[in-house]
Amino acid sequence: MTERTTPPDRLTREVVELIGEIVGRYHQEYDQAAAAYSLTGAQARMLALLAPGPSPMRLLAEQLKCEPSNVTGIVDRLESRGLVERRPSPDDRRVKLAEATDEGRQTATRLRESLGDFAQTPLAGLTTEERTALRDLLRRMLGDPTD
Amino acid sequence: MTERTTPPDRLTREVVELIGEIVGRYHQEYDQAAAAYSLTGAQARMLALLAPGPSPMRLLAEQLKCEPSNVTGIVDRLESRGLVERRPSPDDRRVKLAEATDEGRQTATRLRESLGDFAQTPLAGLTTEERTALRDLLRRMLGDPTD
DNA sequence: CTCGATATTTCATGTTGTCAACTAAATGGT
DNA sequence: ACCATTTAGTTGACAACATGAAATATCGAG
Repeated sequence: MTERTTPPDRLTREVVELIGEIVGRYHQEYDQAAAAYSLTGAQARMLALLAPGPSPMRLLAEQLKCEPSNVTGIVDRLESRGLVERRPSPDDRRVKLAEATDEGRQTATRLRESLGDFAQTPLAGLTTEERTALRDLLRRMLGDPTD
Repeated sequence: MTERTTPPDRLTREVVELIGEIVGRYHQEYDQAAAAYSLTGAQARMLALLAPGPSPMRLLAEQLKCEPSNVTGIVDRLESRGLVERRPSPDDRRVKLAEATDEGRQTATRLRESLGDFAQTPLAGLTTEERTALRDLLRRMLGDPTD
């Protein structure tokens, strides 16, 4: 079964296809969970980034892999709903820190729990051992040093 | 990070988090590959759907999980570039079939190969056995009856 | 102090997405 | 055959997202 000269790609291609399917379902669930709080996917992602603590706009752009000018708009919308606030950085007067309000943090927490529900549907069929195996494989795939 | 009796399922949560990371990278690679052909992610996805053969608009909307009116716009843009054409269905005069042109199919093929490159970066660290294990786990997770 | 780099915003523009309203065509019951 | 109901696709209005260029303010090095 370990033939090295098997078609170079068939297996890999199938894994990629399956991952594509996972990506689709993940989005579906994520956007749906966000919509339950009248948030878009991007807003929910932003709120999740801000849950641990304040962060400069520039860093948020890097984490979301988008242009800083885009972050401005997303934070604007969250701010106008009272979920996020801006405040200047004490260290550098150029940077502004975005910070989740209490309500924003609560929303982020509930969102995270909703996403936990997501996990149960697709992961329901897996035993604990299988989940462990899956976790280890995903870790290795991502180059996680948690080995 | 505390050693407390973590609520229900610490393992599941970690798997979800890892999947989130995979989703992020998948998008990054996909959009980048699409951009190499001056396509957006949605346009590339549409082209991939049309590569096997023509399809009615309605079906495309279902596969992309979006409103039919959205499909109209995406196909419009692809059509204006000569990558896709519309043609009436012989069976039902209400339906229009979207079909990739020769150039569209070529682009789709090249895009697929680019995505194969994606596979190699994250999957490079996995042996054939591990990939097989991963494939089986993902299949089961998705409820695939391919057992 | 001046010069170049950095952080953020604003503006213009294009794509994606939803929803409601519309046309055209199929379908089903009487 | 007739009419009501569905169904497929488009259109128009509108919001969110995304990029790029230009503007402003600040930092940091020389």
